[in-house]
This record gives sequence, structure tokens and C-alpha cells, in this order.
Amino acid sequence: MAGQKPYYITTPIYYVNDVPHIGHAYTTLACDVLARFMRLDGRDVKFLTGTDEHGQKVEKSAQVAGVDPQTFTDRVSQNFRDLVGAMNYTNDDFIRTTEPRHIEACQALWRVLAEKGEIYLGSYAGWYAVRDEAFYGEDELTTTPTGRKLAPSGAECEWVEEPSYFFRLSAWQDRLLKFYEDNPDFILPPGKRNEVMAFVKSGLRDLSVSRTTFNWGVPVPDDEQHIMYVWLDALTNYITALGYPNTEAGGDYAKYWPADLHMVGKDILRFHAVYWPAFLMAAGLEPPKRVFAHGWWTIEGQKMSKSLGNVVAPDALISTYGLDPTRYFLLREVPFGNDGDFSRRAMVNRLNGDLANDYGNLVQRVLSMIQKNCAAKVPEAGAFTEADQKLLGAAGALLDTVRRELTVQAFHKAIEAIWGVIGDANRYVDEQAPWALRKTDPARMGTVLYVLAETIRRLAILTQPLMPDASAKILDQLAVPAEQRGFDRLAEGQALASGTPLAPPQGVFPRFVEEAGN
RNA sequence: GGCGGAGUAGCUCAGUUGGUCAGAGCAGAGGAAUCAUAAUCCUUGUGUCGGGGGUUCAAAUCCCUCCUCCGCUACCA
Repeated sequence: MAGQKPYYITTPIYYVNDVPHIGHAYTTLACDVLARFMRLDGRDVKFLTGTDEHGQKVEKSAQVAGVDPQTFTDRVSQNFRDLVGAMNYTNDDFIRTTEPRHIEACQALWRVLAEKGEIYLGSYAGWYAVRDEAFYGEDELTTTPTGRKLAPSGAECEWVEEPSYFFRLSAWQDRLLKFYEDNPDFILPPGKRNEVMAFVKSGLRDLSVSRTTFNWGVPVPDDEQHIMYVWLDALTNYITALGYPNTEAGGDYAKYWPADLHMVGKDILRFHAVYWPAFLMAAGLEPPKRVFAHGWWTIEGQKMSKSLGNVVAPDALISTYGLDPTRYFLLREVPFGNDGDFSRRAMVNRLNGDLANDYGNLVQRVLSMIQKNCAAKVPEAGAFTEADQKLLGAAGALLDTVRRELTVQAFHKAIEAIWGVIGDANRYVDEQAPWALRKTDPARMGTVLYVLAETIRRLAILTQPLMPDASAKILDQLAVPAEQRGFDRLAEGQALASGTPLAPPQGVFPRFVEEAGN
């Protein structure tokens, strides 16, 4: 185990006031696939997700529910912990911002920033709508004939000022730009990087990092009146989970920081790509290596919204299409980073076309032939022909390709590459026609089926991160022991052993049949 | 308004630095095969590469202009 290169990957912490939907599932899924891939590739992985449980909205929701905030968050954060099981995520930790370890980390980080003069006390002023409990920009307001200021929601706004601590974000503009220049892959996809850099170049204002108007948050050290506001609290979770403020050698912080990847939705990119590195550099800590901003899903061509009532719950997808097909679809259908559309039609096409017909049927046809014609054992292989070597070579080259694509979070390209070999294998079956060889050259038939079985073994090992259950079923059917499924088993000399008994095959990806009334 | 991205076969999209770049997958049509989850394999595209103009021996690929769509333009996570 020694010498494994650490890999630290995080999801955002999800706001507990939300109900988990396909968007949450998507973000964590992408991380889960990467985490699983890295583990199979021999890396020492730490994969973190969790919930953001502070803020005025939560405080209010708890009030409405008639319970104290902690009881409330205990309850609603469970929705996100349940998602972990439902989606088969393999996070190593689940952080909640209400945990003592997090409060300690936030306060420690605050103290460092304050000591370094990066935080100062000022006042926050703006147009505030009591009804909406929100501030609005001057340009968002409309003025009535009588001079009253109205928010877009119609709520009346008043000019309010409250004391607030500020982080000297404005002082970090040039250092941030230099950081982006020096680390061109810090923000992906590249288009998003341009947006962030344009934003920073346009000038940064100091950032309000405390509030006095509500209480549900991390208390500011040495000033009971204030609690930390949003981002300083939320973002710090990434180092809380590594034991910060303990940065001693031997600890998780020393081992895993800086994070290899913060996966975020495009709506919170700025906070991760601007505020967070600024906070960290200001505190004398290293910024993360990468922030990837992925896109949003529409549903049947429409924006997902509560008012439209088309919010897709992960549970619904899993129960309708199955977990692994859902996982497959989300990362295959859309170039990662782009927005995408979830439609029933597209989902069924992927499930039946890519999974049932291409992959599932390949496995089934090969294993069935072995079962019936090779005494239900991995067949003996004779000398390999050029065609045999070509197929095995294509399968053998996949790991490098997939690894390279996942290095830049190009899930769709990694999957395409795997399906390219699945196509090769199906063509090889037709070209070699083992059902004909059965009568003319049984030994050659055995070799062909061996080549196919070995190709399937390699494919299934590689699809484990994406579809863990289905891949395990395939590997089970090939009698590959659980401890022999790492990527090290894709190396030379690790191929299937002839003569291994195989149980009768069972379908792995059933076709999705539309039911009447659906 | 400013900055940025996009507009390529019915659909979703590939097309680094200009010259087999007019492509892939899906859908459609025809055929082969029959091991397999009625799955597989082969064949098949007359697309003004958003419109117009220009540079060049040669442009989807460079320049100008126009049209359309989208993103960002700070304190809701």
C-alpha cells in the first residue's frame, strides 16, 4: 500500500433545504466514477461529499417545522445520506457543516486570516427586502412613482446597513490571475476558465464574510455578534474533512491536500475558482489543483423546476431504469461539462442500444456458446491469429485511453473508447463465426471464444467504476475472483485461466420494454 | 451594453495549426447471418458546413459584415 499516490476528490456540500434531484446525483456520480477508477488504478483515494446546513433559510425552515435547527438538519441531511446508498456512491466521508470538527476548522481558518490582516470589520449595506430576506442590486430594483423601491419579486426594499467583516478579496486580483496563468488546467472546461478570468479582470470587491442578522452559523471568533457568512463556512469543509487545522505530517491534510479535484455545478464555479483559492492563499495554504464546472440537465427539453413539477428524483430513475443504466446514461449521453437533456426516449435508446444490445448481448452470446460448447469451462486457446491479437490489443490499449480521458474528466470519451472495443468484439464474433467452427474446427472455436471471454474480462474490469454492479455480475460469470479485478489485472500474464468452470450465464442488461400506460 | 461561446446530414454532435474535411453515432432503407436479450454484422447520406462579401491555387477551417441562440457580467445555496 505504501507509495500509492493520493487522490482527493470532493463534491460540493449540498444545501439541506433542497430535495435531492438528478443534478445532485450527477455531480456526486461523476466523483464516484473517478474515485472508483483511481482506486482500481492503485491510488490512495479520499472521496468527500456532505451537506451545507447553515444559513437563514435553514433557520427559517426549522422554525416553520417547529423544531430547533439542529434537529431539522439532522432530519433533512438524511435525504442526502440516503442518496449515497441509492446511487451506490463510495465516498470515504460525509461531512456536515454543523459538526464540531467543522466549526473548529472554520474558526481556525478565520483566526489565521484575521491575524494576517486579511479580514477587517466594516459594514455591509444594500437594498434589502424583508419579505424576501434578500439583498438586491440597485439595477434590479424598480422605483414607484412615490419613490419606493421594489424588488423583482414585488417586495418593498429598504436601504440597510449592518456591521460585517470583510475579506480583502480585492487585494488578490493580480495573484489570482497569475495563479490561473500558471495553472491553465485549474479551471475546466476551458470556456469556464475564460469566464472566471474575465470576471476577475473586471475587478474584485472585498467580500462580506459575516452576518449579524441571524444566528444559525459558525460563530466568528472573539465577536459573539457575528456568524460566518456562507462561503467561508461552506468552502472550508474541504479541509475540515482532512483534519484542518492539523496540518502536521502524517495527517490527512498533509497527505491529501491540495485536492486533486473539486467537482461543482456551473452555478457555483466562481466561489470555488475565485473566493476559495483566495481564502487559501491568504491563509498561506495551497489552492486546489482543479475545479471542474459541469452543466445542467433539462428534462424532456424543459428546464427543471419546482413550479413545472418536472424535478426528477434519482429514486424514480433507479426504479424505472435500474441503477447502472442510470449511471451509464448520465455520463455517456452528454459531453461532460455541457448542459444536457434527459428524455425518456434517449434513456431507453441508450439502455437498449448500448447496454442490452451491444454490451449485454455480447456477453450473453459468448458465455452461452462457451456454456454449451466448451463444457462450461474457459476454453483452451491455441495460437492467436492476427485477428485475435488485434482484438486483444484493442482491449489491452483501453486502460491508457480511459485513464487519459478521465484525467480531464472526459467521461463521454472514455466510455466511447470502451464501446469501440465492444463493437470490435461483436464484429469479431460475426467474422469468426464460432457457431460454424463448432463443426469444422472445434479447437479454433475454442480459441475464438477464449479471445472473446478474455476481451470481456478486460471490458468488465474497465466498466466497474461506471457500472459497479453490472460489471461485477459479468466478472462473476467469468469466475474472476473479487480480489483480481483491479487494473493491475489488465497487465500481461493476467489473462483468464483455461479450464476454469463457469456457471450458466444470466442476462446483465435486460431490455427496457415500454409498458402500456406509460 | 461589455466580454465570451455556438449555429455542420432527420436527431445528437466530431472536425488541432486551411489542401481524402464533408464525418461518427442514433433514426430510416436494403441485405447477410442465426451463437445471442427479435440481439449481431454488411451496404446505403443530392447535407448551400447560419446568410452575404473577401483573402488564397485551395476554406467548414483565415478576415469583414449581418442574422439567430446561449453563457458570464459578485454576495440565494
